[in-house]
Amino acid sequence: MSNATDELFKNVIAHAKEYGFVFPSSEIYDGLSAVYDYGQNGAELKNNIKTYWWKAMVQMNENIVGIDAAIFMHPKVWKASGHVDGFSDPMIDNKDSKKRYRADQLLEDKIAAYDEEGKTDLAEELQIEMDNALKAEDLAVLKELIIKHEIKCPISGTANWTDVRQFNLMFSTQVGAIADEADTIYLRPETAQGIFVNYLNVQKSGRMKIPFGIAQIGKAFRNEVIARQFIIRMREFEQMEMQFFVRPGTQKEWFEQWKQARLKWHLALGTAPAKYRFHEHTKLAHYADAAFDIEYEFPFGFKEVEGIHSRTDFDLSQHQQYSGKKLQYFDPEINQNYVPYVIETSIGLDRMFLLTLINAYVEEDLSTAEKTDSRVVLRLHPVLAPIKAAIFPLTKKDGLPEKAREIMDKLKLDYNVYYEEKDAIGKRYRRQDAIGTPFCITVDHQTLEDNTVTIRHRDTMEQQRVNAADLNRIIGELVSWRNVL
RNA sequence: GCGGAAAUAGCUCAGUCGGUAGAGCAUCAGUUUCCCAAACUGAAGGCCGCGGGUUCGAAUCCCGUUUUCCGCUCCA
Repeated sequence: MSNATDELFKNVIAHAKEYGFVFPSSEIYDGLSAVYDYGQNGAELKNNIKTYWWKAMVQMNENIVGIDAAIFMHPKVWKASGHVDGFSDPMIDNKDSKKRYRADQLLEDKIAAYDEEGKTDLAEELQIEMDNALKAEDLAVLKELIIKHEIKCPISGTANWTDVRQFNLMFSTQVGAIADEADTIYLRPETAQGIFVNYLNVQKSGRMKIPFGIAQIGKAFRNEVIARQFIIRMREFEQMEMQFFVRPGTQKEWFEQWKQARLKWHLALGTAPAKYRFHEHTKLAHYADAAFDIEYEFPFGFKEVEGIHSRTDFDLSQHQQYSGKKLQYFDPEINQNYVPYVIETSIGLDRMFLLTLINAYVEEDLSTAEKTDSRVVLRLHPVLAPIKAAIFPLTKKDGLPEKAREIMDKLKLDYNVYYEEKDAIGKRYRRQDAIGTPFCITVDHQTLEDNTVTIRHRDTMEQQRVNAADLNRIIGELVSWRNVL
């Protein structure tokens, strides 16, 4: 990271806190690692991003419906999805090479080596000891075995190991008053499974015909070993995702279609196309047959914002197997029953929020020959701005405040608006620039005579005089979702 | 998790040799002005991240810890 971009990122974080967008969680108690709260302006911005996504995905597509599944799910869901096994491996680090290995993998390799050397009895003995230790989840014994059999790190060649630790990325808690192992449940590590387990409910009750999609916005939780870079990776985060169910064999074309549709959604907000790129996964997850990320160029490099994955029939097949319920679709067009294939689009809401903030943040030099001047302005798209318009009386006397409030009362039914009479008008404009308010409406002495006001535009700083009676319509057009959908 | 750096007012930061905690901006109240950071007067705001130690005395030195940032690592 260069100094300039480093500086920019720091400034954006400071700005986010100073102007009520993002606060560290429980800050008066020193904060909680990798957990953040959204402030008064952040909550508005985040809600607007959600609305934009929901409108674009659910309302604009008659074959996509939205649900809201619970965070708690039956423990077997995570068995079926592969999260229980895939997320809880015994890991060990070599202190010299700083490489991390699965402890059971190291032992398996050693057993294979013994077999090759013809030491079959040693191999057999180790296999039994390892199996017992894994079954008993005795991590100390696993380490003893690694030491006893002089297993060395293939990179550093040393046996300087840390203790064996269990890494489980899922948070667990208990259901019911009495803590019993059988009652252990997990906080969902992804929202997707809430859609898959409801596939049949939605398909039947909504009389959905393939191809169709189910969308959802919700929180997910991962106990990340390390979580950093502000809100890029949090332990509690929010996803907006849509699972699109298609006929097997058609997944490639739908995958391509959703890739383009999702990029279009991002670009409609006015972000420079050069800031975005696709990144293809070369190493695919166990469930996928194609995977692309949409990446945005953050100050610290290109980072994944959204994933578009072709998940095959993996999830529904797994749930079919574990639940014993048929999760199939009868396709009258080809007169066949099948488990649908799935294209997933999954966007990290918090990352989208940060992207939006960083992309909008501009430090402008307004210096003239006479004086140096500058401002910080959030060039948010008007549809996303936390506050759509601010209303200012030019002075706080001569009946201007009363007139301004009267105008504001007519606008606040439809838009989030803000009133302020303190400080000079220029200062009030700058304050709104800092939180991205696209329009400032100023009531002056002329307003009292002919009912006209000025609208000052955030980006150009230019003003236009309009009739106050037209404000609702004018603001409405400027902040309409039609401008992006 | 390993290594490095940092933590002082809402924000950005200063704080000398260890000797009673400071600035700019922001905030609040008032006066005045009125279309792009005006001025003036006043006020509020601090467990110097937290805990321990050394010392007559610690923001300052030492140890631990928490949080954040950077690099590595991890991210089905």
